[in-house]
This record gives sequence, structure tokens and C-alpha cells, in this order.
Amino acid sequence: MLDKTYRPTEVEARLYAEWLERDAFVASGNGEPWCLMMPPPNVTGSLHMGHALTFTVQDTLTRFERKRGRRALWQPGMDHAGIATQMVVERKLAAEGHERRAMGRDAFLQEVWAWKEESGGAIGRQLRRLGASPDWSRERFTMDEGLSAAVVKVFVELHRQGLIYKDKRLVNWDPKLQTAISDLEVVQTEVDGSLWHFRYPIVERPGEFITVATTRPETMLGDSGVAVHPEDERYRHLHGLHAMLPIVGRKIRIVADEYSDPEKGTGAVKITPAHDFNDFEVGKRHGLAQISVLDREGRIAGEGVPAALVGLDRFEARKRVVQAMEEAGLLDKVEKHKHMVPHGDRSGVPIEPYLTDQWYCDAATLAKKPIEAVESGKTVFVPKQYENTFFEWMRNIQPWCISRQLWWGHRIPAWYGPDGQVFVAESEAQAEADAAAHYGHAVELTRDPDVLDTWFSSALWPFSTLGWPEQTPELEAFYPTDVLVTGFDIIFFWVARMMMMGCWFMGDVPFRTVYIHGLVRDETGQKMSKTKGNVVDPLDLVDQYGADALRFGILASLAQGRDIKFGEARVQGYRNFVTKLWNACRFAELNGVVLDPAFDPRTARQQLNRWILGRLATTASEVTEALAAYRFNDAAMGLYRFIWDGFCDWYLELAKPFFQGGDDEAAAAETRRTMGYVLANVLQLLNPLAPFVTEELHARLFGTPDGRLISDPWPELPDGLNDAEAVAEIEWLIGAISAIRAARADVNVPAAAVLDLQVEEASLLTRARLQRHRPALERLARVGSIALDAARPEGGVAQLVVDEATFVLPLGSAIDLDAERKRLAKEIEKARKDSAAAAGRLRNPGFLAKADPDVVEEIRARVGELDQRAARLEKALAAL
RNA sequence: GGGCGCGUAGCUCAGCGGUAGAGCACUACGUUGACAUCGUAGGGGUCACAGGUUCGAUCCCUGUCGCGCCCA
Repeated sequence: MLDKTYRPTEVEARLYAEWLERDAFVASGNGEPWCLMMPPPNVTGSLHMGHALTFTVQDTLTRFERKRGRRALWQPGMDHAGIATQMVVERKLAAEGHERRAMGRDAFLQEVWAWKEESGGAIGRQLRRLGASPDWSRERFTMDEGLSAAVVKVFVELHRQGLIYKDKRLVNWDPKLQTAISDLEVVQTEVDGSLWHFRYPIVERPGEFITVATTRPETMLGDSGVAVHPEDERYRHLHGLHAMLPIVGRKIRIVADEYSDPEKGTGAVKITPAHDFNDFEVGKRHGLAQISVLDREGRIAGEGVPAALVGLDRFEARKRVVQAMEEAGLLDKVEKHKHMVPHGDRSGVPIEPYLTDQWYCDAATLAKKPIEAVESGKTVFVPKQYENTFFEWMRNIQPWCISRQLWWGHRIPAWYGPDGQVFVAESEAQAEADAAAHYGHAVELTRDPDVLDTWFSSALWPFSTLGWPEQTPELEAFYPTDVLVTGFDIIFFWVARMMMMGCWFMGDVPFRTVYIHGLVRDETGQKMSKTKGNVVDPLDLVDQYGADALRFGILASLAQGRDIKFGEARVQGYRNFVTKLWNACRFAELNGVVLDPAFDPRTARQQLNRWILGRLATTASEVTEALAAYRFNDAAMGLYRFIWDGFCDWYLELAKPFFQGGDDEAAAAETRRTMGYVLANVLQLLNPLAPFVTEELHARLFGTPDGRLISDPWPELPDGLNDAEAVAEIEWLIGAISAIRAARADVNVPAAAVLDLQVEEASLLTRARLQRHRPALERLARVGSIALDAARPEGGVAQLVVDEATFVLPLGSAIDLDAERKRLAKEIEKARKDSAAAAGRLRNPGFLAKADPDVVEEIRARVGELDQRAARLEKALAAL
């Protein structure tokens, strides 16, 4: 027998092991293939609420499609996370007194692999606690042999096609990590800074100055020009003249360029092409020199820099430059200035635009097909508005800097000859052969030391995990995949790049649908972050409330296109729901429900059973539609309402008379079968959302050793289960019971007291219904005898109107007459008010002429009913 | 500055041209053999504001205000 409460911890680990044992997660069967690529979490990662959200959604979809008979592959894996992993291992080594450079590249990489084997991938184990059901046997790692081969092939191919090339451009340089990073890895942060106004002497006009404003004084060492707006009258006479750069003593040209904003600062802006993206463009337009004055670590270095400043950190150099300018009398003024400063998202330090040689990918060319694919609907975003975000990015895309000055990652397959000639090849041997052909003899080659951006390998994920470049059966079956589930913050990083690579190499989009979900925030709407200390650990919640409660809570709160604010109270609420379901099943078990395979729900005779079967059918189709349309909250709430409000609150209560003290054996037997049928189906429907408790209940209740829920087919209910007559009758019954209960409570009748009931002016139908549902009324409304058309009892009564009939509850001297008068008056007022509102519409000629006739009829009927109800209530009040 | 989204009950959010909903919180009552992780009843909203379209607007359109996010 089931315990009084469900204890998830005792069940979850056992069921998960059973599923694995049965290979339940492996894509199998003859169904149409369905595939969802798991966005590979970082190997350094550990499970947070964002993961819990995205993986719950993915698992729910996978379980749904699996049960719907698809050959469902949820492809799992992990990302090697270049910078993050290298940082973790470097930190670990530092604690042991080792340094990466000292130990050398090979030894360091060995350490990383050792770390990966030992501590990496904790998240995979944590995912299992959530109940995630990817095909673990196919798990991939972006640094795997196969995936690495795909990376090399793609690189070589794109290079051959001219879509990957080496270029000297400004990059976002992270001076702390000492690597280039992409635009996307830069976060703009508002900083309280200053705007320094420097006076530069005009060479051709002694005694005259041009004043420039800058937020970065130290870069003046690399200035090669000053720009003013061509239309700016203040500076027109200076076009083409020169300024003498203080401290350095370099003659720099004053150019007219629209980049300069007359409204900002002094209207004159110093130009440092080697240390600012805008200045770079200005410099190119006017042929200004690109003078680097910083090194890889952000220290002053370079030709023409005063020796006293060389080697100083950029922030120290800033102070010294300002000081020198002030001493020279060239500091005009300093203003407080809030401005945006780019920071590395990993290192947190200000990014330095830095002139270096890097490898680039021609993203603009690769973006063309993905843009067309989304325009034509080959790939659809859900919710749709994210397509704008996608287009915005893709149509203005910049060359993608794909090289990183790291050791951990896919090493760039490029080798250099003695004269710097580059050979890009799939292997060192091939490069050597190419070099020998080029030079006419064998030469010593040096391999490019850099690795590729981590997202380069992630971009291949949808086909590299399926075996590409081999033409595998999996690739054939599952590409293009069906759905991708991810957060909006990943659209640029990953979705866009998978689209580019998929369209280019596979000739088709990587996925048909992209489902974008929001962020998980805390209950006050703040982003969760370690520094704020408001992070919720999903595993804590699983420990406390069970994986199903967490999953259901997430899904029930997940409205499309919105972030979710998530507090523990919510999980607690859905834990209660799980308990409720558990106890409903416990009741069923206690009363001997059965799952009879021969039971045909269409043959049920009892109105109550016909009613719940109709509601089940409606719920089933609603849940199916909602899941298919990614409306998870609708699916979850539909089930919640059916189970709690429909099944527990009414069906079980109304069924009790059949089981307890009833004498109609046939009705009881039918109810046992119906209840078993309904429960079995509802457990199936709930299974993708709450896999553990449903699996457990199904097994305990119906004991089906071979047919685990996870692989059972999705319910398909026969047509014709909705019976209007049954609905009307049970709704009447619920209405009657509710009305009696409300009246009792309003006039303060003790809950335990049993009252007799007299019904006046009852129609034949009502009489029949009263007869049929007498036991339910007795039990749920605490009614004693039921009399029809009897003489009014002595003493006070409570009266209530149910459709055409008036229910009279004799209260004798116990009546609180005042309360009863107030209650009736309130009901009359409500009926009159509603009636007047509806009648008002009927007096509007426009409404009668133009509104849908069905609506007019409905309003007319409503007025009639409300008026009758008011009249009956008034009669009751008068009778008091 | 450009784009997207959001203002509905105390809180979190559904809904969406035709009688305003849920969960939580709140109040009162209640151990009737599934469940106190519960039950019953109840209070609570000019659906941000102003115009417009419409027979009819919380819903559609325009504007205003407030908030959030993304891109410059």
C-alpha cells in the first residue's frame, strides 16, 4: 500500500537506474526520427537554475516525442570551454606552485586532460538528478577525436574557399588573459571616469592651441592625428595644419572628419588608430599612422615612447601622462564623465583594442543562407520576435575573430615556413608535403601556436556529433534536427554560428525550430549571481522537494517570451501538488481501482464517469497541443487543474458514495474501471513533465513490469467522450452542492450539522437528478432528508436558488435571520446588476443590428435567466 | 539614439473583441477513513493613462508615462 506521503529521494535514484538499465534513453524503434541537440554545458560548469530550466524543457520535449512514437534522440555532450577551463587549471596549478609557461605546452595540456577526467563534467552527474534523459551512450566532448577532425576539416575547407584568412586588425584584447576575444565576449560597463582636456600646440601658428578631450590620456602617446568636424566653424582654419604632440614631440595632422562630434567635448578629438576602433577607421580614411604604445599585458611599450614611461601599467601611465601635461601647462581642465568601457566577460578587466595578426572567418558570407532560411521559414523561432534579434545581428555581422592565444582548445591547423609562408592543411604531414612542393625541398615548419574560439567547434555540434565528416546513418536520420532549446543570450554566440556552418557544410539548416526561453531570476526579479548571493541551487531544491516538484514548478511558470521569477515557495507549492496526486492514487488503491485493458470508456453509464472521461479527453488534447506548441505553462496548468480541481475535488468526492456504503455493485465496478482508466491516462500525460512520481505511481498502482511509462505510448483517447448531458448534470450537482455549502457558511451553520433539505418548484429533471445524486448531496453538502413540495417548516429557513428550483434549509431557531437577509439581498443585487448590464446592450440598436446573432441570443437568454433568478430570490426574501 | 518586450488582485503571472482568471498570501470555519504538503467558505481589480476604431475594447490602432532587455 502507498504511504501517506511520497518520498522522492527513495524513488528517484532507483528509477533513474532502471531507465538506464532498460536503455530507455537510447533512440530506438521504427518511428520517424526526432532530434534535439543539447547545448553542451561547459566542462567546468556546475548546475544552476538556468540549466535546470533549459534542461527541464529539453527533457520534457524529448520524453513527449519519445512517447509519441518518434525515434527520439536527445544528443548530450560537453564543451571544452577554452578560456574558462584554462583558467581553472592554471589556478589549480598556481596553488601547487606551478606556472603554465614554465611547464610547457604539452605538460600543461596533460594537466588539463587529467583535470577533465577527474573533476570535469560534474554537471553531467547533476543532470541525472533532474531526471534528464539524453542518450548518454552517445555523449560527445568538443575535444573528442571525431569532433576535432570535423573542426580541422571545416577550417581547412573554409580557408581553401577564402572564407578563413589571416589579417592584421584591431581586436578586443584581454590584457589579463592575454588573448584576443570576440565582440560577443565583451561587455560594456558604465564607469565613472573623467574627461581630460589637453591642449596641443599648433605647429604652423605659434601660440595657438587645439584642445582635445579624452577619456584615455595614456593613449595620446600613440596619437597620429586630431579630427574636427568639417562643418565646425571653430576649427575650419586649422584643416590640414599640424599639432605638436606633447611629451612625445611628434607632428600630427589635423583632419576634417565627420566622426568628430561638435557637441561632444571640445569638438576636436585626438586620433589613436592603433588603440581605438573608431580612430582606426578615421586613421584609415586619412592615411594616419597606426602607432602601438602598449604591449600584450597592457604596459607602455613601443617606438617614440619616452623611456620614463616604458613598462608602466596603462593605469599608472595614465596618471603620469596627466601629470606631465599639467606640469607643461597643457591640461585645460578635467570633467567628471560617465561612460561605457568595454570589459572582458571572463577576466573582468577593461579590454584593450590592440593591433595584432589574427585568424578571421568571413561571417558575412556565411550569414547569407541562414538569413534566407529564417526569412523563408525553413527555421522558425519561437517566440517569433526573436527572429528580429537574429536578423539584426546577422545582417550587420562583422568578421569573426576565431583565433585565441590559449593552449587549451583546437590548435589551428596552420604551419609556417622559414619565410613566414603559411600552409593550412589537415595534418602536419600534408603541410610538410605542401611546403616541400612550394619551396622545392623539405623545410622546417613551425605550427601556429594559437587555438580556435570555443564557439568554432560548437558551431559544428549539430552535425559533428552525428559523425560528420563521415556519412553516418545517424547523420542521415537526424539532420536537420527538429528543435533547439536555448536562452536568448546565446542566439548570437551559438545559434547564429550553427546556422552558418550547418547551411554551408550540410546544405541545410541545423534545426527546424529554435525555442528561446527567458532567464531565471530570483523572486524579486534580480538576476541570480554569486556576488549578489541570491543564487538558488537547484540540487538543494531537488533534495528538499523532489525533482518532479522542481521541474513542474519551472514548467508551470514558463510563459513564452518572459523571464521567470523563481522562489522556493513555488517549488513547495508544486511539491504539494505531487503529494495531492500521490494521495489521490492512494485513495484509488484503497478502493480497489483496476486498469482493465478491456474497458471501453465509451460504454460508461454513470453520468459521473461520463463527465470525468469527457474532461480527461479535453485535458489530453489541450496538453498535447500545448506541448507541441511549446506552451509549457499551459500544459502544466491544464494538468494541475484537471488533477486538483477536477479529479480530486469533485470526481473522487462524488465517487465515494459508490464505494462507501453504496449498494449498486455495477456502478461501483464501472467507477473502479473508470478511475483506473483516468488515472492511468493522466499519469501518462503528466509523465514527460514529472517523470519520477508518475512512473512510480503507475508501477505501484497498476504493476506493469514490462511497460514502463517512459516508453509507453502517448494517450490517444477515443472520440465522443464529451457528453453534454453528463456535463450539464454534474455541473448542476456541483452547483447545488456549492450553493448549499455557501449558504450554510454565510448563515453560520456549524460545519458538522446535518440539515434537511426541501426543494420547491423543481422540474422533472431536477427531481430525477436529486434522486440520482442524493448520496452525494448528503455527503458533500451535509444534507439529511430531501423533501419535495413539502409544507414550509416552522421557524427560520435559508433559501437558495438553483436554476428553476428553490432550495430551502430549515434552520429553526438557529437561524441568523439578519445574515440570511443580507445574503439574499446581496445575491439579488448581483443578479439585478448583471441583468441590467446585459439588458442595456439589448436596447442598443447597433448591437442588435450588427452583432453576431448567436451573441445576441446568448445575451437575451442571460437576461431571462438573471431576471428569473432575481425574482425567485426576492420571493425568498419576502418569505422570510 | 535604434530595436524588442512588459505595466491585469497585496505578490508572481495567465488570458485576450462579447459576464475579469489561477497560484501564493490574507480572513473565518473545519482532524466527515486519500491528502493539514489538507478541506470548505470568503474578501480583494476604473485590466498604467489619454485618444481612436467598433454595436461592444483589458484585448486592435495611435500617443503619453513608467519599467526591463538587446544593439549602438
